Amino acid sequence: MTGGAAERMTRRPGRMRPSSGATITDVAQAAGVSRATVSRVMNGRPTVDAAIAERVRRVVDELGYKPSRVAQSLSLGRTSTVGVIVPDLGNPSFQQILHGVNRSAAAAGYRVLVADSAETPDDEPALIEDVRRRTDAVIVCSPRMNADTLAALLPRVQPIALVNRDEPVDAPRVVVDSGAGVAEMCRHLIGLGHRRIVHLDGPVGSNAQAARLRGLTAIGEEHPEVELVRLPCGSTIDEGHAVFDQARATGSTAIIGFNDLVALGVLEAARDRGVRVPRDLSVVGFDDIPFARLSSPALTTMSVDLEEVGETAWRALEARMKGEEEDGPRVFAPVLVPRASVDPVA
Amino acid sequence: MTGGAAERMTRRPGRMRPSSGATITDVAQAAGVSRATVSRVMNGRPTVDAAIAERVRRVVDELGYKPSRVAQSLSLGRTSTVGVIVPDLGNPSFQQILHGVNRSAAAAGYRVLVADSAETPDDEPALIEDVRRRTDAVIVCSPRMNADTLAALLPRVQPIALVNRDEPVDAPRVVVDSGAGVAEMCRHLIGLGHRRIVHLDGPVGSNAQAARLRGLTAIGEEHPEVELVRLPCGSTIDEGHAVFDQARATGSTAIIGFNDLVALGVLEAARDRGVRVPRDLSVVGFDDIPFARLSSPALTTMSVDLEEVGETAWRALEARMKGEEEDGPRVFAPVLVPRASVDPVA
DNA sequence: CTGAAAGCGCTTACAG
DNA sequence: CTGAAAGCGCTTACAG
Repeated sequence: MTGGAAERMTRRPGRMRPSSGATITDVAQAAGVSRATVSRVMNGRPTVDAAIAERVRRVVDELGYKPSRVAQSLSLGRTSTVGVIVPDLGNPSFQQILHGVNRSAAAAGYRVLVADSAETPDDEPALIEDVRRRTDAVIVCSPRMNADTLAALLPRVQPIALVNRDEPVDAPRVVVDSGAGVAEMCRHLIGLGHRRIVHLDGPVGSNAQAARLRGLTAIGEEHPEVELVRLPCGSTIDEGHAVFDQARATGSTAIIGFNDLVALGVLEAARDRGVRVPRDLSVVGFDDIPFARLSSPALTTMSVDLEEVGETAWRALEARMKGEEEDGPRVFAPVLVPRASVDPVA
Repeated sequence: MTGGAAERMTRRPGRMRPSSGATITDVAQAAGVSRATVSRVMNGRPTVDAAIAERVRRVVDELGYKPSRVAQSLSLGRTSTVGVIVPDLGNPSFQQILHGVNRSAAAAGYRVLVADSAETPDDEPALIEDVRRRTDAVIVCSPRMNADTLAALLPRVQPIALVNRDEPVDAPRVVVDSGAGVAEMCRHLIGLGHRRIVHLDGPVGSNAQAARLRGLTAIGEEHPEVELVRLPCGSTIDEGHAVFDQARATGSTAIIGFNDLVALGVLEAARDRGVRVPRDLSVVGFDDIPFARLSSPALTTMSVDLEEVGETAWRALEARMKGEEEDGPRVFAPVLVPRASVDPVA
């Protein structure tokens, strides 16, 4: 008991607590008990005398006392907060994953701290470390940094879970099998008679992009009669829009966007140019974001439930925090959703 | 200096720090200096002897020491974290606002903690208080709780900024002028000859919905010759889809969705029913989410830059934290974006 | 059932 | 320039 409220007030400037700002010491003094007892009452320990507990609760109400989570975190050694780091908060795919993580983390009593690396791989390690220092664990979505950097980072930020990064590292992973997905999409298009298909590549170094390459290579071997073209593009509507003329110039009858955003950009560009989809050109995406079914024409795409991916990432992380053993990456196989943006080739 | 690392390890179970887990005490011991000196070096205070500082830095690197943000927060009395509370993380409008807040908060050295009230007004106050206790301040988007509850909550969670809630309370506010927006949209439709228009209402109790009512009332007085119908709906694609038949049954020539999601749901339902938009029916939305321009037909809507709303909310909150005075709510006037989903009435 | 004390990992006025 | 000490606001083994 080293100082009353007034004395404390003047000690440090710039306190950022609510104006009520009562501390456990204030409550203890007002109720005439020790801080330990207040703590016990606040935490519902049954060993407190009923009358005393009641008195403490009354004082708590009067003073509007709320325990400081920061102090609790320091004392307990955990924050009940988890970090989610994504390359771009403006990307609906990451928004869905975030939503899924938040839902399940909240159900488990955790809050979510978000961070956005703005698609800057060099900033990722420092960002992840910073977020990790404020939280009990982190979920990192689609990190763009290279394998060595990631490997060096991991031990510094455990526990960590990885989404869409499937190198065999010491961390639980949930991955969308993009390679199998793009292969299935190709088979669908080939089955409809397409013989020249252009794939709009995603961000360089992204895990999904590497997986696509593997899928495309497999299809190339499976179907030597089919010409698979690749074009550098990206992951946004605008990038899809910008690459349209180039894609068109390949003479392909079908365009596979790296994701739905890219495909939607392509659709928009096609409309601008008077190219009729799917009559003149088939266009497909990847992810099945909520708007894929609303585009004109409705977009054929590979569907993966990204909210569930987020929930799964949380569960994997939670298991890790409890010290449970891994049993390999959790793989989501995308499923084909045929809609109206694809026509057979005569 | 009360214990070495080994001793500490056994004191409490369940530490959630990275395995490196060095503390300032470990560094101080290894470098043969006091913790104060380590702290000074870490914080770049220029008063430390160069040789000593260098020695400390070397030890820091060797041990992989990173200061605990939790301990810093407790000591400094601030977390450099701001909370953002939204009714639904799955709603693109809130995602955009979140994105804007995150961008500007990050630039100012703050991290963002998100929370989702799952459109449950009763849970909002407790949620906001909880988030506030982990952060230095909060931004609350479109709170659904009633005015009295909000008024009672505010003093407990200062500093707080409000988005889309324009009661004159003691908190900086940034609001979208939905009333003026819907009025402008109505005038646009009326100018094109529409005489019976149905408005699909948003969530009961939402600020935007109340503002819409005021706008619709004003239009009703301005244009007694026009029939304005209202239908309870909501704020999601599915709710827009579900209310379509009812809206159609009103015999209106134009439907105003509470937001773009609702309007997109309406568009989808129209397609399902074989109703041609805009030929048979005009449909408009509100917000101009990124997908509004990509729908079929492209959606006429009222545009508001929600990322900028988020950025503005952050700046308003930042000003408040610095103790600056308010000069009234910051109002965003939505602007009409005519696209392809509206036709004149013959 | 209750309290004094130590501890969580930092920061910073204060004294040298 | 540097360190001992006090403090941030909690929790909990320990002793009574």
